[in-house]
Amino acid sequence: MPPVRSPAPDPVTRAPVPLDACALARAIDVIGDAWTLLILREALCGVERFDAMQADLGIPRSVLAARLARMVEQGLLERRTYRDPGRRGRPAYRLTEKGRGLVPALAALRQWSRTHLAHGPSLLSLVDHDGVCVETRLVRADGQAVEDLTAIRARAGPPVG
Amino acid sequence: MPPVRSPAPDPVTRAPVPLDACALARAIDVIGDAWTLLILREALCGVERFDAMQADLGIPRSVLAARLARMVEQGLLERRTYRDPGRRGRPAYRLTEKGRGLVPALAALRQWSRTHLAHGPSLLSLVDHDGVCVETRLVRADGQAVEDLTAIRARAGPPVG
DNA sequence: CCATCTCAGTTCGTTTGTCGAACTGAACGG
DNA sequence: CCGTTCAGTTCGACAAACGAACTGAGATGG
Repeated sequence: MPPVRSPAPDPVTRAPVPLDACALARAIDVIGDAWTLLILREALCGVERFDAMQADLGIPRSVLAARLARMVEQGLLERRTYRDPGRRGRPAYRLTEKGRGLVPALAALRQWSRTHLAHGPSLLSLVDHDGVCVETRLVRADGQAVEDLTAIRARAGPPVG
Repeated sequence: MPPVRSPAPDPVTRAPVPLDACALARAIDVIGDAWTLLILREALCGVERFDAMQADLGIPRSVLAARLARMVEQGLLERRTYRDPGRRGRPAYRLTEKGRGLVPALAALRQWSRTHLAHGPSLLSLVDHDGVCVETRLVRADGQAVEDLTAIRARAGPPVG
């Protein structure tokens, strides 16, 4: 049978939780910026060099320098020095474990784009080590898959049962 | 046994896919903005009114008006007219199905924040209709759970096997 | 030794967007 | 009428983004 459409989610006059007590808000503070997200995309593609990112994204060099510095400071990227044989040592920006932790969010975003934006091709996939595509699933704490997104709501209170 | 740490993901000189052929990039174009994401948070909390959002977020009224208009235009929110008994009719902004489709991405972001940002409380949860918390899982196309994020990589080519 | 190439940043003037406080205007109640 | 409520708009000060040109360090070659 089709999932029961929840009734009217009753409106609320104000949000139940201030921004500084909200994990989601703190995450938005870090990644709530188009260039930052696009740089993460570059890093996921294995692009590590300043000039390559600049050319791929068409980002102003000054902005890229600022973003990279901030992302290193925040621990999303690490700046190591890479040396091509017979070439000068150059900085290489790599995803840290913390940066890689954003993969599920990026995967979910990509899926959303494919189902709800749909225009244009989608030539980039996120794959596991052996080339198998990965995707996100929304599940309840009890393990059941969530089938009806309209029932989802944000509520005050730390994760309980 | 512990997951095998993948070797060095070989660096790449340039991204394999241009921005306009990338679903992720198109999504970033829509939600790659801190205010937009915070407004989605408000909507998920059930906040529908201009003044309430403005007060919750501390966003400049001019910016809020512009963002709401854009989000309605993009189909993330719908602007219906709500009338309190004995009060004037006022616009109410509600998540559309398209907007709700972003819940998995927001859930993933929140999870990331809790595991990698960690400072401060996290008083907001995403719950199903009966109050059970929801979260995202990263799985492979073959259904297997992904245990090692370091193995994930972005690759050219539409989703295959 | 000097010129040249490569590539990661910086500098700087212009343009665009954000900020925030004040204002507008439409609907209701008294 | 007049005051209140609330969704926007207006506007000046400020900050950030933009983009083109420049700097500087290390490697190569004549």
